[in-house]
Amino acid sequence: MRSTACATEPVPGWPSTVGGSASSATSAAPRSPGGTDCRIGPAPQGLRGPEDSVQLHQLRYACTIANEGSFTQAAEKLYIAQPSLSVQIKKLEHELGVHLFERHGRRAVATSVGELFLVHAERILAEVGLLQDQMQQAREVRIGRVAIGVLPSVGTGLLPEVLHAYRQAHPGVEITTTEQDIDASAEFQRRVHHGELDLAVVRTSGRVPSLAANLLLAEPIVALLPPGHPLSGRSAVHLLELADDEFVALRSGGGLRTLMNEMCDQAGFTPKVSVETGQLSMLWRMVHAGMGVTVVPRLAAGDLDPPTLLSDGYARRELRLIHRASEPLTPSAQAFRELLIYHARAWSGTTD
Amino acid sequence: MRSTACATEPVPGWPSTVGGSASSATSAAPRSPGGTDCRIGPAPQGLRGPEDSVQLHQLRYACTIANEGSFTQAAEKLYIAQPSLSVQIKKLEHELGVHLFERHGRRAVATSVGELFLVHAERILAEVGLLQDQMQQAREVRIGRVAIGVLPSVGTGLLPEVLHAYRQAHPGVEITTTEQDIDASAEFQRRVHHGELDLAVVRTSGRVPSLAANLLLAEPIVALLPPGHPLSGRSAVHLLELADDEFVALRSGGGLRTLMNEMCDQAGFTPKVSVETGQLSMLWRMVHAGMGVTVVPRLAAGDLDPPTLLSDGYARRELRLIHRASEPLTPSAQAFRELLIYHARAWSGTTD
DNA sequence: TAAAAATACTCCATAGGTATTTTAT
DNA sequence: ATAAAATACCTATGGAGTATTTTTA
Repeated sequence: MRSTACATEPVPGWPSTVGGSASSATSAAPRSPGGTDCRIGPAPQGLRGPEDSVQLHQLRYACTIANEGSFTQAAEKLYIAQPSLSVQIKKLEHELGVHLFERHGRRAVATSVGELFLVHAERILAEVGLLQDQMQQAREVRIGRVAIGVLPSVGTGLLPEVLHAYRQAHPGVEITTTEQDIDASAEFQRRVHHGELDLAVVRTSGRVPSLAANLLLAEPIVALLPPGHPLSGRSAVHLLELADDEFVALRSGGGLRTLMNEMCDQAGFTPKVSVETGQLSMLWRMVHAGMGVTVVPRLAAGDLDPPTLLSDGYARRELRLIHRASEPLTPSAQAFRELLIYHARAWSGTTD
Repeated sequence: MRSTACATEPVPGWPSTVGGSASSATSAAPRSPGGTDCRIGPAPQGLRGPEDSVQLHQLRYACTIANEGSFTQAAEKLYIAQPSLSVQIKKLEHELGVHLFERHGRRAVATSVGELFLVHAERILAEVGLLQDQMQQAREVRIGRVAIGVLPSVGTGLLPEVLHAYRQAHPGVEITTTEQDIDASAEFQRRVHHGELDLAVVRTSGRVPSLAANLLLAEPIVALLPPGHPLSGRSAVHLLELADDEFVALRSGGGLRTLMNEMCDQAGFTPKVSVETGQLSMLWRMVHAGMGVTVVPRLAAGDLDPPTLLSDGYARRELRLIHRASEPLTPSAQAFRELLIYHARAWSGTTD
């Protein structure tokens, strides 16, 4: 078949500019029949634009006729009455302005134009099938995307096992994690609200009405003591007992440093911070090396054992899992949320 | 922002088996709900199968919303009311089982699933646009296919110029010509009737009710005489005057040989055929070489000039242009038919 | 003459409309 | 307070049905 080179290749790779200017086939040209904007007023109903002159069910009908070679048999296969089929095909032919089938009494065969039509129709139907398939896969969390934000302590203490389990369960889902430190909770609230994140684990303070915030876990604050420290071996201490110790601490600005400062404040002393670092693992190393003590939430304690609980009443941290309240989570986010809650609960059980 | 690698590429390339077994999306599986064939009886109307749960206009709506970023603006651009849009999208989401848009008060943005949806939706809409485009081109005879059958005499005497003119006018149309010799007219009638040919030029005898047969041209039979023949130069002769000549003739079985035999029969003599050939051009060469005389329709006389008409009353041939009567011609066939008739008329004018 | 498609009609499901309420900024 | 989306309800287009006629092999 030699067809003149036409524009508009079948599918030359689609620039998936979702929010962009792919409006050629999408948004119809405004074609104003009168001059200024018409088409308002008391319901000129049923005046569809020419853009959906062709309907998907008509494509299916035509393809089935072509495959069956007969209107009657096609109607059977389609579970519709034969006259309905005839009418629909006639309508389709009228709308397109071409005859698609030749009715040879016994056998219906496509015209040459009809054959061209069928090539396209089958491709379109296949695409629609693929679309439905993909949507089902999304529903079943076989494909998808989740964007989550967690505080650094959660990122090191809880997230790895959750991610591992999630990947096992839903290997087709793309996961994006953000571990913010500076001003994390407020920033996460903003980003969840704006839709940049599906879920976030935060130490929430201000209530945001549009966000749903559920308690994920409430954890104790523990003291990290170097080996051989006088208090080492105690299962719990009061924070004030560390008032004279040298402290190692995370750098200012992060949530954990703020937490530490707040607690010492409550305990009634100002910690002597001998050295600061930005990384939790560095903090652990420095404590282990005897450079000082520190206090962190249990989740941020790493594998330093045994953790010494702080017995002060205020020495707890509550983490909340937030998401947009107005909209349901995507299936993949929903699945992640459930898994995260499950693991948080399990973690609490093993440590409390 | 650290994102874990993901599986399941968005669209991993689709096998576009067109004419073959692409029926997965096309012909629905018979899914008999009860056991034997259900779905007949007093109209369980509105129970469409799940295969057109998604409608083209819904795809358009979704894409427009994505482009406009707002239901209200999209509704404006689509020339529909905003509530209608909301309802349709809600329906679509319900049918697919996934949420496509997040309504952020002022701005509607696609969810991650929605973005995947939109990629497919835009491709489908582009395909539909292409389909409509192709159908329009077919309507305008910019693309298409014609299959025509002509007798050999027409193939050499008339078809070339018609083909040339047609190609000029409709360069995108693929033309298939068949020049049958043996039993051509009957065979062409059969093939036109069966839809293998769109048009055929035949010397029709038996009327076939399902075929429309229009007189294309009525031409004289001419005698082809070698240079220096006693009758050469006469504008017309009686066939009987050639009774004693040696004849060159086309091979038996072809229509022109039959025609010659019939005419000589009518004239009351049996031609002395000294040599036979299968090709018209060979026949001309042999006549020119003085190997004998022959009689052929004017169309088959080639450039041998001047042709000597046979003045016998029966010495005419009528050619008819046939096509299926029950179905309209395709635009490309219709155009060919008109051009063929035009040229036949012109040819008759120049020679009569 | 039998089988397929077309025609004539009836019906109701649903897309689309208007009016209004709810929601988020 | 305002703008957008959702909800409620109504209308009527048109797809699908049944009954029947027309056509063709």
